[in-house]
Amino acid sequence: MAVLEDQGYRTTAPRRAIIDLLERKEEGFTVEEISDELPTVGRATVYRTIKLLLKAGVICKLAMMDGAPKYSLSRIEHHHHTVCIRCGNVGEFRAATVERLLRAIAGDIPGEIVGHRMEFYVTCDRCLSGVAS
Amino acid sequence: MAVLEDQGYRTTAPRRAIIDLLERKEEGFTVEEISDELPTVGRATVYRTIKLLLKAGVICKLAMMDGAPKYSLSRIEHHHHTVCIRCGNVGEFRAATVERLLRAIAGDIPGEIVGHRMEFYVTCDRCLSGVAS
DNA sequence: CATGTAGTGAGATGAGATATCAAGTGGTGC
DNA sequence: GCACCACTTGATATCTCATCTCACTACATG
Repeated sequence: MAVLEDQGYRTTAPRRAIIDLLERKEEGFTVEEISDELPTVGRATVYRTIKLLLKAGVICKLAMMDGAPKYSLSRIEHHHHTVCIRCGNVGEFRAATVERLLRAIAGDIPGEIVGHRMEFYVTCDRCLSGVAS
Repeated sequence: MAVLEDQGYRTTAPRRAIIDLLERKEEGFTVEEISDELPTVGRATVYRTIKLLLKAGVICKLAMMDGAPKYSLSRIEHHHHTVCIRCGNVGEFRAATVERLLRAIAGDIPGEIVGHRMEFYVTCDRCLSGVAS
């Protein structure tokens, strides 16, 4: 919330409601979910707020295996995601290996790297161990 | 083309046209481009054929930085992409480092990895060296 | 408390992709 | 060769997701 204030945005009821809700979401979320759970807030406002939070780095956007967009709170500074293709839960991880790799790859690639995207699709432990298919 | 036949799909004129066109594309393409360049082929058919080729592994889908989908021929078996955010050109690369990383990461991640997505956004050499902004 | 402005919600609109369905074809059996 | 039938196709309608529009609201400030 403070993040938005710091960037000169107002603290409004809809924004507070959205952020409160997001903070209670462990597992990543879609815009539709948020909009459904906050029927008093207009869809447009949800999209607008999500976009602000994205720009502020509070949340990050990722893609499901089929490309459908999903979001998750950024708890760790620079991280990547695992998405369970079964239950849809999103995990965050920060493998030192990844960072080393990124630096190594920078040399192999012609041009100047300005960003990257990296997601792992998994069947999570919970889904592996039993929960009925 | 043979790939489709092998999977029991018919060899039809529209499909041939699409595949011929794709083979001439160096730099990745969007569905819209293909559809525009083949006005005699229906949009739906383009989507259908693209989907078939995707399933057959002939082409692969990637996402621009903003999430817009783009496709490219798979020339190398297992590879990743670089996308120039300036001109949109798509490059393929196969860094051994990446494969080693993937194996290393498999251990760090809870659950079973079933797939991944990895794209690098760059400003390509051509764009860096001069072409007017 | 009055004012200017950022923010909001409802609905229209736009883009991208898919579904529908009658009409058209490829390729197999003959 | 030819006829047949399931697979394909194209035009169009439709769906979904996201953004735009615009009159209205409410925040923060003086």
